[in-house]
Amino acid sequence: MSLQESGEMYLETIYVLSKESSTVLAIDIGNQLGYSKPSVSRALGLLKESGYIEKSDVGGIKLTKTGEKIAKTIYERHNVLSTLFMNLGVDKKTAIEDACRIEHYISDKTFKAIKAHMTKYSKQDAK
Amino acid sequence: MSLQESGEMYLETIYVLSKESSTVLAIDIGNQLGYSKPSVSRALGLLKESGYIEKSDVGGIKLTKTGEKIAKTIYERHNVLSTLFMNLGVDKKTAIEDACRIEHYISDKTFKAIKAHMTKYSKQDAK
DNA sequence: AAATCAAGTTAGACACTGCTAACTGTGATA
DNA sequence: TATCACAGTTAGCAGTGTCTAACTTGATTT
Repeated sequence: MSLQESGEMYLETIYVLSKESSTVLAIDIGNQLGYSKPSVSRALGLLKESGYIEKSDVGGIKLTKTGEKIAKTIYERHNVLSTLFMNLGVDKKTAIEDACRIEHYISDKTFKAIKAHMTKYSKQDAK
Repeated sequence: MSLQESGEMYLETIYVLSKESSTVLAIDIGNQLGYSKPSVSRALGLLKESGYIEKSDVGGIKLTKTGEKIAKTIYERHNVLSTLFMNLGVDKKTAIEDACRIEHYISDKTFKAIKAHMTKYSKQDAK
């Protein structure tokens, strides 16, 4: 089963929360994403079944290698895209909202092309 | 009810088919999108209920003002985004696939910013 | 120890959007 | 005229992903 937007958002959120705190709880994920506890519980169950996360005894949630790889990919896209949009003059809120959706739908090829262009563009700009 | 990706794709497809033929049939839409007849039938029923399309006696499907406005918006995004991606060096197939998804998730603000940048960029490029 | 609180799960519902199977209705054809 | 082909619909199913209500469980508090 390939991940959809929803699953990717969970992984990304776990990744971001992991950087802020050593223990990530389901409830924190729910608060972050604005989802109810049962929704999170179910989603995490599916992610665990599919091998993207692990639950430690204490309740803490960890990304597996596979899960972390995906999370990092999405997170990078998020950062690059939101930065790009802001560079183009889009307000921060909108830029982040757009990045948050598009990050799940852009292909690797296109993302790399955009990133390459950004680098070039920012160099021209900074010159 | 605000439209989702699916509904927008139907409207866009109807719009494109309308430009090629005076009468658009449900079956044509299904063939275009790769969906079964019942899927199309149901989707069109919902789009009609929501006032985005009308069905004439003969079976032809027409966009309403509202529907056409949305279809045109999505169609423009599709063209601009796929062109942009190809300009950045992405192969045509990938560019179109990406545009086809992203066109439903990008905000108007961000799209306008991208378009403005493209214009500027293509001028620099053409100099 | 009993009550309370917080985290998580289970059960059941609903919306969306696809599917197949089977039916209807209409127009062309043998 | 009888049959056939094809567009469209109805009925019912499946998967995803959300929700509320109610339960379990473990820790804290009184």
